[in-house]
Amino acid sequence: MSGMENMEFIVPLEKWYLENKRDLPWRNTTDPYVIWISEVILQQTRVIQGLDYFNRFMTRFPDVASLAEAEEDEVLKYWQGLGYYSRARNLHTAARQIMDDFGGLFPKNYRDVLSLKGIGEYTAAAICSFAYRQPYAVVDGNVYRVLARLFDIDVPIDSTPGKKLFVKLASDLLDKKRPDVYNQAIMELGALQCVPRSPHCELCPLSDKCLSLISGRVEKLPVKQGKTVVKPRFFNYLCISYQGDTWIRQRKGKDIWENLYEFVLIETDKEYSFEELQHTEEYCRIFNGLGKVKVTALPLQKRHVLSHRIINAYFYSIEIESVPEGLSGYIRIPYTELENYAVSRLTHIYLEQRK
DNA sequence: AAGGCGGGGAG
DNA sequence: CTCCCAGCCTT
Repeated sequence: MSGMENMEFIVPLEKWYLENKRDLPWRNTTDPYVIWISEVILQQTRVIQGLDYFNRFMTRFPDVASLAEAEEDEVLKYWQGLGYYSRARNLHTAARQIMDDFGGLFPKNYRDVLSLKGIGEYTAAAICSFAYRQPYAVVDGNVYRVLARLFDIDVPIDSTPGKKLFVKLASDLLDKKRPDVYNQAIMELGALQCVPRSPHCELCPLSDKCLSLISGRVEKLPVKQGKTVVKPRFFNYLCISYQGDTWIRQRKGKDIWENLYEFVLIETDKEYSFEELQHTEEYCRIFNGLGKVKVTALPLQKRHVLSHRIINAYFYSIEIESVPEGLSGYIRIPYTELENYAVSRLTHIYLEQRK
């Protein structure tokens, strides 16, 4: 698109936005730090789900320096329950990157912003347009949907050609004079008006220009080709008690819940009864030499459903009479101190029920 | 290009 | 149930 053809879309879109926008705490600021935190929290996360996290996070970490100086464990604690924990770890890494490489000042150059850990094309465009009014178009899930419908495009949004096409389209359509307002507007339209299912097109400010409304394919767009395969996993947790203490460990490796804490874990390839579990190599190694362990409660079983995993979890409360030898790598803490450690939602739910 | 990464809400 | 949310990183 060239010239001012895009005014046809910009005028009604921005007008609609100014009349319908939600009042959100990260709007009405141009502080790149505030915008950065809000954008990362909102990655793959609904506004309503991230609001409280944002407020708590900003109170504890009001600026880059405070975040950079904190321990990763504490940052994770503030992220507990929100999911996609790499966001919190990357946030922490990037804060230190800003201290080390940019003198503690949030970078203004798009390439520099993009170089920060955890900031991709979307978030870089959001920060640069909202904080500095630079003309970068955001392309998030909302924008894909609005543009696919507006121009009746069935190229899959999760394909390489699709991504290129939508970035080009979004950039052409962008209001270069007010990129901040425009970017907010098109995302808000996707969030409130051009919703995935059953949009009220008769109320849409762009309905008279929407090609998919004419073709009748609104509900079929956008097209996505990827299909997520949900794989089951089996986590057997041993909640061991000894003199009021228990054992936990920080998860390591590139796996779910990296760097969060959890009880003694034996993962199996299928469902195991407690009887079968006791005969596994792992179990015997942990309780080496300890004949007597007492299971004091019925095992709590929970199906923890995620977008790409089903965690079949079994929690066994176990009382012991002497300290097992096979718990190296685990730390021994009073049960009451568990709340100080960042744990997964699954573990948190168990702890709540246990009270 | 494809897979992994969380959790929750809407229909 | 299915879909998807102000995505990014790794392989």
